[in-house]
Amino acid sequence: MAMSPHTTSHIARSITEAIATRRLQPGTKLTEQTLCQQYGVSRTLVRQALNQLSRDHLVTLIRGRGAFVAQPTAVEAQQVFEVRAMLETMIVCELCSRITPAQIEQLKAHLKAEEQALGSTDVTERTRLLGEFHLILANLQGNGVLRDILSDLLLRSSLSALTGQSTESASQSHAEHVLLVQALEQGDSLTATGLIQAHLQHVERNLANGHANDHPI
Amino acid sequence: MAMSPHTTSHIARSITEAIATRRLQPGTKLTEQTLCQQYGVSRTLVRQALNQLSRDHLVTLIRGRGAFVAQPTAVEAQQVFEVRAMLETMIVCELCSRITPAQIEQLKAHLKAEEQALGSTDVTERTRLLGEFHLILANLQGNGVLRDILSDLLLRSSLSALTGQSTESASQSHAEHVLLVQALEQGDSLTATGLIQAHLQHVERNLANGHANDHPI
DNA sequence: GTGCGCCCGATTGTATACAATCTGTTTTGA
DNA sequence: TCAAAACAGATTGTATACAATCGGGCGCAC
Repeated sequence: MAMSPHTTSHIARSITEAIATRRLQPGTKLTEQTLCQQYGVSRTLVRQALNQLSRDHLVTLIRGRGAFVAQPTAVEAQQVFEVRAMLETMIVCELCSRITPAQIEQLKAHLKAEEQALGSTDVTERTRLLGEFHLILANLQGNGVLRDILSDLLLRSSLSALTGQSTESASQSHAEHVLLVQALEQGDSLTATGLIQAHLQHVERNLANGHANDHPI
Repeated sequence: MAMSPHTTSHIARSITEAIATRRLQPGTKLTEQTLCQQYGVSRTLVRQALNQLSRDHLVTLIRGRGAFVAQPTAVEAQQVFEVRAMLETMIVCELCSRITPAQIEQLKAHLKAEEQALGSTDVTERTRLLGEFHLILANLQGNGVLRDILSDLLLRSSLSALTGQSTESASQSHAEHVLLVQALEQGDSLTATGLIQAHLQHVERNLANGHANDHPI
């Protein structure tokens, strides 16, 4: 588990991934000493990483108590999805008039990967791919600032998901991704924006449900 | 200059304000030792603050070299404004159908403050008020996540402004704010969204101009 | 038996000490 | 004279030491 290069950001990424893949569940206490041993570094670097994660809203720092994996409230989760809807609607809208055939191919390649993951038992990989789809859209739009913000929001979305998992909703997400790419290919901005908004609503609704699911898409 | 409570965030806020008000110009080296003396704390807290600012894109950390006030490229500045346009357009659009008379009054009170500041010689206060207008809009919309993101983008906008100042463009900004509030009051979403987009374009254009101005609105 | 208060171990918060790296200058050799 | 290497000072990166704070458990009083 001990690594060397650029340690602070490495630790932060490692914990981020653990949170995104639900190995670390919301509310978990992150004791500094424990992390020090796990990563083989001093508390200085661990604290730097925790501070970074705190600014990403993935970790909550309580003065004198320590660091905990964030537990977003229902309101905050809803707000995250509202902002995502705003930004992704705009992205999709712009892409409709700008997207190139090569970019369409890139999306289709990703859809193929999603489809494969749906069949496999690797829930983590499936979840990752379904989320990455949205990042690809942001990347295609070309605005780095926007991509970074959306990347943050995606991670926070995954935090809002409760435990459990539903293969059903995962395949629904994939199906909606397919439809969206079709609309993009046809340059049908009205359909595309409607689809992305409906898609995000579905995901949000699945998260809100008590039984919930695991894919933060 | 030495303060006590919640030292890290206090230092970060203090530096943030210095950057926003252009007391610290882009590219300025922020030497840790110097800040330690200014705030009367050890390097630990100063470094925490610099890390926070780095995540806000207000400070650039170069390994082994130190911290510098960020110098956004023209591309980055343009991207920041593009995202602002997306979010603020959505905010204004929603406000048109939701805004209450009390909220209209709050906006008008702010406009009055802007008008006073236009006459005074306090450029800093004028700049602050013109920027705050946009934050008030975000607050009225009610989404805290959105407000935080926009707050970040506003600060980054102010960083993109080059040196110099223009009373003229400040008064133009104010005039556009007035028109926007009128459209909001009438619930005219088409006019309102058009106005906010034009307004942001004007501000961006002013920043892009070589002589530029000082108000990051 | 229960509630309040105090004490102790553990954990975090801050400061300092030490190691590594960079910049600018000087020196040395061709 | 110029260039390149090496040294010196300063600055940052990391680790450790010390101080403050929190939570839990025990004991005491009621």
